[in-house]
Formats: sequence, structure tokens, C-alpha cells
Amino acid sequence: MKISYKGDYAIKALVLLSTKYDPNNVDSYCQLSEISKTQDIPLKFLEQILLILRNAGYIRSRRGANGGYALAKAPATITLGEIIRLTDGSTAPIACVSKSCYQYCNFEKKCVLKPIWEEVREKISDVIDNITFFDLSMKQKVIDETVQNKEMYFI
Amino acid sequence: MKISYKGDYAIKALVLLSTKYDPNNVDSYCQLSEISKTQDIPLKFLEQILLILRNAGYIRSRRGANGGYALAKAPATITLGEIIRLTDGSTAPIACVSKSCYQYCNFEKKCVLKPIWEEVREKISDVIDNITFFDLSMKQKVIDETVQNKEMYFI
DNA sequence: TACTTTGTCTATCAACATAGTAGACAATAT
DNA sequence: ATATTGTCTACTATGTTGATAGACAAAGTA
Repeated sequence: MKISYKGDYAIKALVLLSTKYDPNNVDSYCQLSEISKTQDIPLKFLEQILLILRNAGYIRSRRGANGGYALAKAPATITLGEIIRLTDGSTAPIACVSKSCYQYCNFEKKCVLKPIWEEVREKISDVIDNITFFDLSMKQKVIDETVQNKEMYFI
Repeated sequence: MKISYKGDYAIKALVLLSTKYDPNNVDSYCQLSEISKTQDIPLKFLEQILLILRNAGYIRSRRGANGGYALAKAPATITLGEIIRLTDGSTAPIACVSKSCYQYCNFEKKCVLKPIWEEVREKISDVIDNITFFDLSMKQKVIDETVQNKEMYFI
């Protein structure tokens, strides 16, 4: 599994939206330009990525003044793994052991490698499918507070 | 970590050479054409891959009639991980957590993702760095015998 | 010696993926 | 009306992958 810039950017955008997630305030949107600036993501590239996330139902958007993007579902219901698969495709090391993009291979039944690739696939899934954007947003908030405190010492 | 055809072919060639490894018979070489046919690898592509393996010291070769390739070291001393890194580069999910191809990232010190990518990297290494071509060749021999026995039942 | 067999090395190439950029358009708020 | 903000499609530069081609070098054999 390699994380592309597209995937990395998608995750960072979702982490930001997760820290701002508030089901009681449905009219709060985070703008493209803000995400682009704070996460250091090329604006027009980010635009395309947010479109993918919106079309997949993870975020919703509003046009016009005071428009922007917001999470469409609770952060705890979105796993890191599903976002990676959405933006970067299969997380398996090779197509013959992929659940999402399986491709048949002639060697399959007498292959010494297949069980190994399956093990790698499972180990990766164990990590990324058990982390939600709620987990990430909580950790991000802690980091943000720590950085803010450190900066205050300099005043 | 994605295994490319190049990596897959390199591993399959080395598994074959490992099953034929015999330190007592230094004059036994396995020919390019045989590896190509039995492993279903395009001959000219395989040639380039074997060149990489030879230049890295994993195999040795002999030209001319009865020439070919043979392992240059004991299968037990070659891990799956080092061959993957040789042919496909870093096995880390992202450059900022790669040991072999590390690249600095501005976010590093306040990144919620880095520890996760490190965990993924470690889980992958746990698998591929603890498997040697001796292990693979032993399993391959068992498979070959089983397949042969099955075929004999049809006679 | 001449010839066949086998590996060596470098160049080239088509197809695809990645990481963007550009610009016309649509909706919303004031 | 107008400014603001997201939408959508097209395009492009660059690199990687998975090969293919062909001239060359060495080793064995008649």
C-alpha cells in the first residue's frame, strides 16, 4: 500500500472537517481556501478530491457566500481504510489477494507467495480499518492544543 | 506496498533458483529460458531482472553453452524484504516514514498520521523481513510434490 | 578455427498513473 | 446586480511500468 498525494490530501481534509464536526450546527461550513491553506494542498487539486469525497457521500457542500464543505456523517462512522480505498484503490500488495480489486492468477493454487501477500493484506487492514476519523480528530485536537501552548510560551 | 511485476518475477526466479540451490554442485546453472518458461515470465524482461539480482550479488551467471544462473548465497541468508526493496523500492506506505527512502515533511512533528504509517510500515516489515528464500523453497518443494502426486492419480 | 549457445548491455517504446492547472459555469447571500 | 463560493470537464507535464530489439561478448563443441 502506497499513499498517494491524493489520498494524503483527502485524509488531511477529512481530519480537519472532523475536528470541526458539530451535528448541532448544520450551517457551519469550512471553505475550500481554508482547507487548502491550513493543510498546504494545491487549491484546484483539493477541489477535485473534495468532489470525490462528496460524490461518495462523506461530505456535503454549499455554494455561494459563506458556503463550503462539512462532514456528511459522524467521524466515528468513517474509517481510514475506506477513504484510502476510495482515493487510492486496493490496499492489497498484489491483485490476486485483493478483496476490492481481485484479479485471478494462474499460479494461485500452487503459489507459495499468496499466503504471504494475504498476511500482509490482513496486517495492513488490521491497522487502517480500525481507525476512525473520530480517533484522528481527537488526536489532532490534542496536538493543536499542545502546539498552541508551546507558542504561548514565546510571548 | 505494492508488488510490481518486476518484483513478483524477481521473487519467483529466486524461489526457483533456491529450490535448485546446491553448494556441493557449483557447476549447475539454470537457464534463462527455463526460468522464463516455468515461471511464465517474458524472457527479455526476465533478463533485465536477473541482471539486477546479479549486480546486487544475489545470483551468479555463466555464459555460453550450458551457462545460466545460480544463487550466489545460501537461500536462508536472503529475505523476501530485501528483494522487494531492491526491485520495487521502499515498502513504507509514505516517504516520511521510510527507512530506505526517507523524505522530510513539514507536518512531521504535528502529524496525526505519521504514527499510523509507522505502524503499517512495521507490520509489513514484520512479515517480509522474517521470511527467507529457504522458507519459500521448502514450501515450494512441498507444493511441487503434492501437485506431482495429484497428477499421478490421473494416470 | 568456425560455429553454436548462452548471457550482457544499452536503447527504445507504448500505455498508464500521478499531480497538477485552466476555465467556463451554477448556485447562494447580500 | 454583484460578489462569493462550489461544480464540472478538459487538458497537460512528468514519471513509472512492463515490456521489446538488437548488437555484442564469452564459453563450449565439431
